[in-house]
This record gives sequence, C-alpha cells and structure tokens, in this order.
Amino acid sequence: MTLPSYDDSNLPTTTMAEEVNAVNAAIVAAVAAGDSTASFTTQHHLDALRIDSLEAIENLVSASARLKRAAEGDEEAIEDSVKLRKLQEDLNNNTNAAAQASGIISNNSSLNTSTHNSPSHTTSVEVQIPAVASEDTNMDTSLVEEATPIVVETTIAESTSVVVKDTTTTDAAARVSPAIHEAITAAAKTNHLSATFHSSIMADLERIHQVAKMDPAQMASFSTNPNNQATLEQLTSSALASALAQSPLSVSTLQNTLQLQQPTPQPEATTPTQQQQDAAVQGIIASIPVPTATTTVATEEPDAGNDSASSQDEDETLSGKRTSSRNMTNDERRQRRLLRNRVAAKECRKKKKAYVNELQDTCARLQEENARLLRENEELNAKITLGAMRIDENVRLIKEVEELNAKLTLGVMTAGVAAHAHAHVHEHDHVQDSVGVSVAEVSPKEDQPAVVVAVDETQQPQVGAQEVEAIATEAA
DNA sequence: CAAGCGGGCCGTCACTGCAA
DNA sequence: TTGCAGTGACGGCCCGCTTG
Repeated sequence: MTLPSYDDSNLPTTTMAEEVNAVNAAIVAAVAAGDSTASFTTQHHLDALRIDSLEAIENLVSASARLKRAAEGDEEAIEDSVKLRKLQEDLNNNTNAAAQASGIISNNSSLNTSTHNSPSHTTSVEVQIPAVASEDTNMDTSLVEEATPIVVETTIAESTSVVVKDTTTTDAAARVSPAIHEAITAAAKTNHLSATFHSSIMADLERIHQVAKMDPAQMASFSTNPNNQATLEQLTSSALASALAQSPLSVSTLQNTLQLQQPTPQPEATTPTQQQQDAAVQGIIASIPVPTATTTVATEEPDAGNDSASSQDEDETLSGKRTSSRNMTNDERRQRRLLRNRVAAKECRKKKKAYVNELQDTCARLQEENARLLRENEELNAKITLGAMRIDENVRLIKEVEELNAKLTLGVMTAGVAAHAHAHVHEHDHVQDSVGVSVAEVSPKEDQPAVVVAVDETQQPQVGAQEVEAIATEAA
C-alpha cells in the first residue's frame, strides 16, 4: 500500500514532543523541588502544556483507533494514518529541542533543591518506554526503535522521604494540578514515577474521551481497565515513546512498572458494561497490527505463547505475504487462523449490522413515503369527486336553464300568437304559420331581459287557439 | 431475591468462492 | 493446490428485564 501525499496544513503546530517533555519536566521539577517554589514559576504554563499534550495524545489515539480501517484500505483512514505518521515525524524532529528545554527545567530544579537546607541525596531512576511500531504497517519503521533506558539523576531532599508531602505544606505542589500532584506523590513513594505519570495521563484520557464522547464504549475501557494499560500505552505512547526515550527526564522501565501497577486498584474499574468493554478492547487489540520492533510491549493475545512470531506473521499476512506460514507449526497456524477469523467475524458482524441498519432506515423511509403518497392519493380522489359533483350540477343546471328558456320562449311566442288570433280569428291558419318563425325576440316585461331562443320549426306544437291563450297567460 | 427468558456479543467451526 | 476472506451456524457468556 502506497501512502498518498497529503496536506499537512491541518497538523498541530506545537509538536507533541515539546508538550510531552514539558509535562515530564514539570513532574521532575516537582519531584526535585520538594518544598521549594522557585522551580514552579512556570507551573501554570506547564499545566497548560500538559492539557495540550493530552489533547495531542487524544488525537493520536483517535488516529490510531482508525488505523485498522487503514489496513483495510479505507482511504479516509489512510489519510489519518498519514497524518499520524507526520505527527510522529514532527515528534522525532523536535525531540531534541524539547529535551533541551526539559533539561533546563530539570537543572533549575536541581539548583533550586540544592539550596535546600536539608541534606540531599541523588536518586537514580530510569524509564524505558517501549517503542511502539507504527500501527500502519506501511509506516516508516525507522521511527520504531528499541526502548533505551534513560537514567536521570534527580536531586531529592533527603529529609523528605515523600518529596511532595501534601498540598498544604508545599506551595509548589499546591500549584500543581491535582492529577500531577497525585502522580508525583505516588512516584516519590515508589520511584515508579513514569508509571504513575502514565496512569495519570490515562485517567485524563478517560476524562477527555468522556467529555469528547468519542466512542466511549471502547475508550473508557482503555483508561479504566488495568488489563488494557499496555494496549493504551500502545495507542498513546507511540509518540510518547520517541519523546521520552530520547528525553533526559525519565524514570524506571515503564513496561515493568506498568506490570507492577497491574494490581493497582481502580475504584471505578467495574462498570456494568465492563465485560463488554473489555471484550471490545480485546477486539481492537486483536485487530491492531502488533508492533514488530518492540520486545517490551505485551500483547493481549491469549494463549499466544509466541507473540513475536505471531505478530510478524500477522504483519506479513496483512501485507499479503503467505510464505511465512510454511515455517509455522500446526498450532501456530491454528492460532493465526483463529485470530484472523476472529477479526473477520467482527468485520462480518459489523458489516451485517450496518446492512440491517440500512435496511431498517430504508424501510422506515419507504413507509413514510408510502403514507405520504396515500394521503396525496386521497386528496386527489376527493378533488376528483368534488369536480364530478360540480360537473353533474352544472349539467343539471344547464338543462334546467334550457328547459326554462324553452318554456319561456314557447310561452311568449304563443302569447303573441294568441293576441294575433284574437284579432284575426278567421286567419287562424295563418297564425299557425307565423308561429313557426325561426327566431322570436320577446320581452314579456319591460324590466326583464330579452331572451333569444332558437325554436325548431319542426318541433312546434300544434296548438289550438285556446291552448295558446292558456299558455300565454301562464307565461305572463 | 432468585430463576427464567430474551437479546447482544463473541469465539469457533465449517464451508464456499476467489486468487496466486 | 494452497491460502485467505467472507459468512452462516452453533454454543457460551453476560446483561437487563420480568415474574413468582
């Protein structure tokens, strides 16, 4: 799969390395400062950077969560993966500057604590952030490096067995955000600073995801379930790894501390849907390509027993290679087949569900359209019925008018004939002839309009003089 | 409050079709 | 021929709701 070119104008201008290292520097400064406040002059800024870094991590998580689709050829997800790659490249390029800045802060912290009245000792702690391979199988694997343990010497006031005692006695600590404060406190007690820092980030990630409502069913489980911390680290520390591994501000092996931290009680870890969330996480874990260059990231694959081999095989499988299976045992083939079938079943169900939802939407839409058409049909039928009724009425009225006109005409004409008959009784036959005029124009009364009636000569009744007079009287 | 029931999700198996 | 993706079927597990 060839990564397309992309426009990086939308990428964050502040590199994640700067942010992460600034946060890390804040923690180290907090540890080193003890009750000194001098090193926290920029604490507010660091807190802000910490939030920014969490947002950047969130973006990374969001991008990582869609890498599975990228592996499936989704173009949109491919663009996301490209952006993620760009993020990592920026991270790598800016790590040195960030490390220098962090080093300055760290040195300041040491200087500040050196002025402390109490004798001090040096605590050496190291962190080994497991390098995580880029989730996109086609990403530049040069970014994936073996985790390098970085040892940093942090001067801690010897009189304070717990560096940050509490917020009431330490101004500096009081100005640290609560999450960092807790992390620092725990770190001071256990020297597992990176682990607590990491858990703090995870807690904040949970908060961020809950606020952002980004796929809460899966993301919440990431940050609440201790069994998924390694996976969360996979998602979040792909950038953290590069930054912190090159940073002089690190503490003990993160992987080891994470493992040590596994039994750490999490009060809200058991939610009603925890099992389903864990299952969903398992599914995501199974579907995310396993890093190839790391030896410290423990996958969630159950009963794998050979994570390295299966991971390589899966990567090769995803890239279309088939030859690797020849060297596998039957059990390995089975495990790989089960894994792939598991993923395929997920995709199939997802597809099926989408299809069913689409069918339901289509059904609802068609029902609505059908109801609309039925209403329209009823309205048209009503209009047609009303129109037909009006036509019948019109026809009836027309006929009635014709009949009335015919009667009127006939009456008027006969009245004229009667008058003429009175005058010329003996000319009765002539009168009858004169009735048969084609057109008669009659005005029975002065205020009535003249009525013009066509009279068919052939249908003129043959009436007598008395009948004509009676009709004329009636018409008058 | 426990048992029953239905729904949803998941892992696995078996099978088919396709492509190298 | 072989490997793989896709999918139906099956069983198990969990959760929420109902019922006696």
